[in-house]
Parts: sequence; C-alpha cells; structure tokens
Amino acid sequence: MLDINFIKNNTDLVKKAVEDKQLSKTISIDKLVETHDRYVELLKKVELHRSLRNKLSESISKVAAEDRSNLINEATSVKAELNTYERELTETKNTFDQLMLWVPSVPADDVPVGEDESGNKVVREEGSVKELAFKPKDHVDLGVSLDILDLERGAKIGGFRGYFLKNEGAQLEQALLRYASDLMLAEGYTMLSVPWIVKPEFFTGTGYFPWGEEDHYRLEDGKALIGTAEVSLTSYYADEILKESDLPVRLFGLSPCFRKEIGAYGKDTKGIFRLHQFSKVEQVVLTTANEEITREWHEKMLGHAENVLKGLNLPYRVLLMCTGDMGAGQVKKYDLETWFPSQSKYKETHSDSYFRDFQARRLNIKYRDSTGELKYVYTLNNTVAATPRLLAAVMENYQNEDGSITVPEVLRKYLNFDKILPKKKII
RNA sequence: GGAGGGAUCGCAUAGUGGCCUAGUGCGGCAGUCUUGAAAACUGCUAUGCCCGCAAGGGCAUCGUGGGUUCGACUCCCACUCCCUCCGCCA
Repeated sequence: MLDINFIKNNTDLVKKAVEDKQLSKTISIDKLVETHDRYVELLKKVELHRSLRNKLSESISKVAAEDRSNLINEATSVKAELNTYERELTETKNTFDQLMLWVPSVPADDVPVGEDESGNKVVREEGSVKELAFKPKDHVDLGVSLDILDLERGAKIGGFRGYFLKNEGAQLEQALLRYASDLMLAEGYTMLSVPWIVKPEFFTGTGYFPWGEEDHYRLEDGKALIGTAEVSLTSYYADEILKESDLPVRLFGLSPCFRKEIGAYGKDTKGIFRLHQFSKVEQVVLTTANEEITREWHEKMLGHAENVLKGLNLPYRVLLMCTGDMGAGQVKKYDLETWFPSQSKYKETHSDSYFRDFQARRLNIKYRDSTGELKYVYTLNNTVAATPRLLAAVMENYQNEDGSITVPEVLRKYLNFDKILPKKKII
C-alpha cells in the first residue's frame, strides 16, 4: 500500500509504475484519486453533522427533562441528514479502500523497464558449469532409477503435480533444509516454525491478495494455505510498534508451501520443479525506513542465498527482474537461477525482494524512531532453500556416469551415506 | 463438540445510558531537591483522519462489525480472539 498523499502528489510516477508493471487493466489511478476527493468531501459533511449532533446532545443533557422536546426534535432531524451522508461515506470509503489494495509500489530507479521475463537482466554468473563426459540424465530419470522419487504414485495419490520422495531422496531433502537452516542460524537469524493456515488479511497484508488470490488454496473457514512462509513471518509483528533498537528484525522459517499454480498450465509439467506442495526455508528482514539500509539488506540477503548455492557448489546466475516480471508490491527483485545440466539451462530457485513500506502499511508494522516519530518499517524477503526444486538441481549436478548421485560435501554430516546407488529392486 | 468466564490507555485495574473530555496504580519522560543516585514532590504521557501557513479547531477509536437512542465503554445482535472445565485427540 502506498500513502494516498504520496499518490496524489506523484500521480505521474504512480501511473508509470502501473504501466511498467503491466497492471493498467487492474487499477485506474484517476478513479482512485477521484474517489478519494469524493471521500474527503463527504467526510467534511459528516464530521460537521456529527459535531452538531454532539453539541445538541450535550445541550439536552443539561436541560430539565420536560424542556427537552424541541432540542430532541432538532437533533432527530440532524441525525436523519447525518445518516444519509454516513451511508454514502461508508460506501465511498469501501470503494476507496478496495482500490487502494490494487495500487502497486513504485519500482526502484535501477529496475529495468520491461514487459515480461525477456526484460530481465543477467547481473552475473557464478560457479563453473562442468563439462560432463556423458549425457546427463534429468532428475526424473535419476530419481526413478535410484528409487528416490515416485511420480506415478505421486499422481495416483496427490493428482497432477503430486510426488513422493523416497529413500535417500526424502532424506536428502531433509538434509538440504537442515543445511539451509543452519546457515541462517549461523547468520544470527531467529528461527520460527510458522502457521501454515493463515487468515486472509495477512495475504492481503503481504501483497499476495488481491493479485494472487487464485493461486491459493482456500479453506472452508475462509483461511488459506500459505504459498510461502513469508506471509506468516512478515505478518509476525502486524499491528505492533517496534523499538528502533530492535531493528533490523531478522527471521527465518521453514514451512511447506501450497500453490495452485493456476496460470501455469503446461509449464514445467515434468519432474519436481513446479509443484502444488513443497518445502522452503525463507528469510524475512524488517529494517528502519531507510532506502540505503534496505538496499544493503537486499544485497546481504542475496548473499545468504548465494552462500547456500556456493556451499553446494552449484553453478547459478543472478538476475535483476524487470518491472513486468516482478510482483505488484515489490520495489526491486533479484532471482537466482541454478544450473540444470539436463536442460543446459539456469532455472529459478530463489527470489529476493524488497518492498519499502508497502507491506508494513498493509500490515500496520511501525517503529518509533529516535525523534519519537512513528514510521512504517521496511520489509524484505528471500528464499534460502526451496525443495524439491533445489533437490532436483542437486540430483542433476551431482550425478555420475554410472547413474549414481554423490552427496554434496556439506550435506554429509546430516546423512549416513555419501552416495546414492541404483537399487537392485525397485517396487 | 458441550458448559461457563472474559477482551478498557505501554502494563494492571475501575467504570451498568449524559457527571467519561475514560478514573486510579505501575511503568516511561521532564523538572524541583541532591556532590551523584535513590526517595519524595510537581507536570506530562495514545493513534488515525479532516480543516488551517500557523496558532488552533473538529471527527473517530474502550476486541471487530452492525443495531437501538437526541446521546453508548455502558443496552441488543453477529463475529473474532483469550481463559477455565468436560469430551475427543497427534
């Protein structure tokens, strides 16, 4: 959410953001401003009438009961008029509030303008892509022949995009999550196990609603399943006032993530890359309302994600996302794409964003600065490790010619095997 | 799932239709006193919005949303959350 006064004073800037983010069909800034003007106009009328009513009521209370009838008559007519205006005010306010939820944040100056993913910029590539002496298998072939992945039964039980991880595959996934968590603990972040079932207001608060409502599983009581722990983590301090000395707040959490993947029909249908359900270690930081500081944290959090990949020795590249390929609330976003040998392609495994006060306004998270002024915090979030997607990358990059998979060095302390060998019997 | 109790200012509590412009205590801030500190005393102590250059004025907020009333912290309805007990349960 943006400040309405900011929108009114920077109409052109906000309109450009709407266009650059390809959101012209979802929000009209002109209509928003008109609605707010109307709202203020009505508010003035309502407040005037309320003031009048309050004064009359006060007079009535000071007059003997038998002398009240004239005043009560007058107050009754003021009340009738007030009711008319109040009804209209409520309606206008509701319209305005709804419209406000659709206003995107303004991208940072260094974000490239672009319509879609083709406008993204490669910032750098890290790690060397190994030339394999053999034709690499994809993670599905590997997973099946090693009996660590079962997609057929996954589909039988879970439907489309359902999967079972099995044997060493299931263990390797746990090791990855544990490895990622340990890195974040070493960085001094606070670990949280979070609610997976969350009230809708916090999806709105983090900016997933209204834009992404369709991609979420709704429960019969109106709550929804989180698509990322970011929702719970960022909402943790909702409606609270923090001390400046408590900032930056650094949190991470491990949770399952649920996504309908509506709008992704036909995309990544093979393997365990795009799923309805996966696990993710997510990092969230709340900082003071300072552009420099939030940008420093944006880079620092990118570094944490990079360290996960560097530790695993996986080649990856850093992508600066363009306006058309970032979320409505995001101000700047990097994606990390990890190398998948079977496709000779980098594919998205991490996403690192900052929001300024976009989420904090929606969630009402403030802090009192050294001058005593209340300000909204700035929020950021980034993937630490998302699996089975990252697991698939590990499987493919650590495969050997004989079809076995070597366990990455950093994961061995969590496992009692160093290599995953083909099974004699697969059932 | 059943039965009861509750939600008031940072915290704790008072408040059962107009005296609430929400009292009191604690905490916090400032000052007096003191070499310094403590104690004591004095004062201050929320948020959002509207009008205004400002000084200042107005409106709203006692869990949330409706309703009754000239007037609601107080009465009515619905909802949310918390606590106690019973049942069920990893």
